[in-house]
Amino acid sequence: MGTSNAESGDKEAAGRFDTMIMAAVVEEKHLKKSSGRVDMVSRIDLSVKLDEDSLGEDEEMEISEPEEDSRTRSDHHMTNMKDEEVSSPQPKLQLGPQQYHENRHAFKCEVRGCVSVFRDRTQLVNHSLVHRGTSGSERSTLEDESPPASTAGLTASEANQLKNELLVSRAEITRLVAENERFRSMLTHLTSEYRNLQMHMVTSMQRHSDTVNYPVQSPTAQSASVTPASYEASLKGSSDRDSKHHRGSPPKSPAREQTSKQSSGTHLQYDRVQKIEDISVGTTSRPGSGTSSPTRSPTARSHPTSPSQEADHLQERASDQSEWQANKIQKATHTDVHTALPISQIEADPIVRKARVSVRARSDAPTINDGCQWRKYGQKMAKGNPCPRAYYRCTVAPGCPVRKQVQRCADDISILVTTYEGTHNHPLAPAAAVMASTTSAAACMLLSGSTTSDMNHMTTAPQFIQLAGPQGQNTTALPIISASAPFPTITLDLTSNPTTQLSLRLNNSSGATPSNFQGEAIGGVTVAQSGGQQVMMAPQQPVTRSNPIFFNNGMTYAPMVANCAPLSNSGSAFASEGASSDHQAMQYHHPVVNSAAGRTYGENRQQGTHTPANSLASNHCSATQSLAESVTAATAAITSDPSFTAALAAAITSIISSQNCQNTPNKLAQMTSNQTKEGYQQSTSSTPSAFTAVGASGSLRVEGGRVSPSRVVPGEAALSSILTSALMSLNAKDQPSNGMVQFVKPSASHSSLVVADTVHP
DNA sequence: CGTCTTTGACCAGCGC
DNA sequence: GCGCTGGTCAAAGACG
Repeated sequence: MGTSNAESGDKEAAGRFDTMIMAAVVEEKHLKKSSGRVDMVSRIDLSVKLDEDSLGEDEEMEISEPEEDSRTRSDHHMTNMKDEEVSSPQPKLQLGPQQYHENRHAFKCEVRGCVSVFRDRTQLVNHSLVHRGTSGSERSTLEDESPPASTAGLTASEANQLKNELLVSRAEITRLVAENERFRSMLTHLTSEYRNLQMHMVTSMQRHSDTVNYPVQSPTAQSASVTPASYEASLKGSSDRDSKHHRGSPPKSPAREQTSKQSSGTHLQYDRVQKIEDISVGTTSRPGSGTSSPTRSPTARSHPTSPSQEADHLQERASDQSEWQANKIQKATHTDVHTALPISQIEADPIVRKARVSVRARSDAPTINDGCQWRKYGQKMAKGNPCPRAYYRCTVAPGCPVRKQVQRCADDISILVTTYEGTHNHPLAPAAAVMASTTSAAACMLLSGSTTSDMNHMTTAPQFIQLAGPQGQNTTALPIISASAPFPTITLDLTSNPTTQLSLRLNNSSGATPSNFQGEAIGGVTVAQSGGQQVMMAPQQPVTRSNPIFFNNGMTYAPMVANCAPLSNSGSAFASEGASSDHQAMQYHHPVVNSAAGRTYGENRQQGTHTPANSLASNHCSATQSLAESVTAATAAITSDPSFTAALAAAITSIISSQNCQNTPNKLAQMTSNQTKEGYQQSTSSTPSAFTAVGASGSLRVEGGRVSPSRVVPGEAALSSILTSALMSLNAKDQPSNGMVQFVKPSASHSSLVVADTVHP
């Protein structure tokens, strides 16, 4: 109604508002179209002296009145400056605020001595004329105190208007601030919930992928890794994925483009994986990095159209940073898109993919034999090391994301540092599975933080000081976790002096042929003291070709079981192997990394040759003791020796106590279970039981090649994996193990199991 | 001739 | 923005 007038009044009065004296003019404009309420006097001018600072709340409220009142008043405000300037010389009644009180439908004159109340504006106007004519002094007094609005260049109505607007603005600002605060808290809440949800989802995906797709699994299990729903979902818009993927990719050279086209078919699965991830995770590209996230197109993020969408949008933006990190990991995971990547755990498990396990081992060979088939795809001179770093890719299955880097130690070139990254997406031979499970366990320990916590203990543990061994200057018995590395890396040093380690060795050597090994083997485990530590070893068991990978710091490792000459189809879960007692030192300092794995995997490209030693060793693969007895003896040894038991319990307890990651254990437990199930399901001849280690808060039971945590906790699961790995090395049916199994370093101060290759005297 | 290794180039991330 | 570095690619060469 009076909006335009008010606006024009604002403009004109803008420069005059600095005065503390405000004039309020109540005007009764003669409205031509009005009902003719004001006929005789077209306007009532009320000069008001208002000290802004002293303006009471009541007055403010009174000014910014209820609607009806405002409307009534707005009738007075109908006049603007122009109107006033051109106003007729009609007399004005200027009253102070106290002189004129408008109470809804009543107007009360508050001029001193006057208590008239009017219900009609006309009456009021008439009355004002009376005052104007009779109380000039009053007015003059008022005007002295309050200069006429005209003199200030600001009409009272304008001032009042401005005042109202100011107050309204203040109220609005206050409201907006409160609203902003509310939105902020809402955003925080949503962000928090989003993160929780994201973590939950990642965890779920990990569980799912681990359940269906752990490395050691049957093709059936692998195919089962793609649920119908996910597969169907992935099928939808897979073409979109393709286009998006390539659209977002950085420009490629023609040759690379051709390569991409050629491999586009094989990209399908990979793209499906990406699609699933995008659907479930809702990943977004990193702000400002157009090419860093090839999977996101600029149009991928739609503008929110509803409040809920907007909220989602906000939270999406809020979590961009974290998502970008995830994208980075995903990108690393998907870097190799030249071959199809079956939907696997790797795709959905960026954390595990991200973690790296570095193994230090002494070797003269270019690489250690870990049972896998590798193809070298690059070599670089790394900073700070004169020895080049070689990059290998697992070629057991096309699209396997596992990489490894091999580089010799700058300080001691006899030490080979192999860094594994990723998890195989294909079934693995026992030999490779052992390494895979071990690295996975190490990664788990790394990610769970148990190793980190353990390190504190380990660093003060005398045993570990000893473990540093003669090569201690170059090695450490501790898992080295690199915090500065872009990827969390755990380094497992296998170069320590074996004589300081306690090894539990479950050997299955016998003179029996493989075919009859199963039933005739006799087990034997002795417990000896070595350097103040207990060494459990199987007597009279020559170490054949042990190319053990020693995880002195918490990871147990059974070496390349595939290296042993394959036994016949004995069905035995436990391969036997002779042992050469003289090889001990050599085993440690010169682990035979080249193995006969090629026998099993004839197509292995990057695998060592079957050395004469290995051949000789394979000839010694004879079982002399049953696993059952070995296990029994081991159990007896564990339980009979209080200190050992205590140490083992302490170690397990320490592991179990490290429950930093609640989900990883399930994963490991599952993977352990899967490993055992899939990889060794034929090992039905396993002895009934092995040993049970009871910790303070949980127990692990190793039975017949299966480690089944009674209660899944992170450390326990890791331990489970470790023990399973060890058993696997025994159980390798057609790739007899060297019989090296356990390596439990008794240490009450840390949680690590120490893998050691026991030297037979 | 096929497979694998070598090696220079390329790319992306990161720090300054 | 630039340079460094790590990681990867792919052509070319080596090898069996």
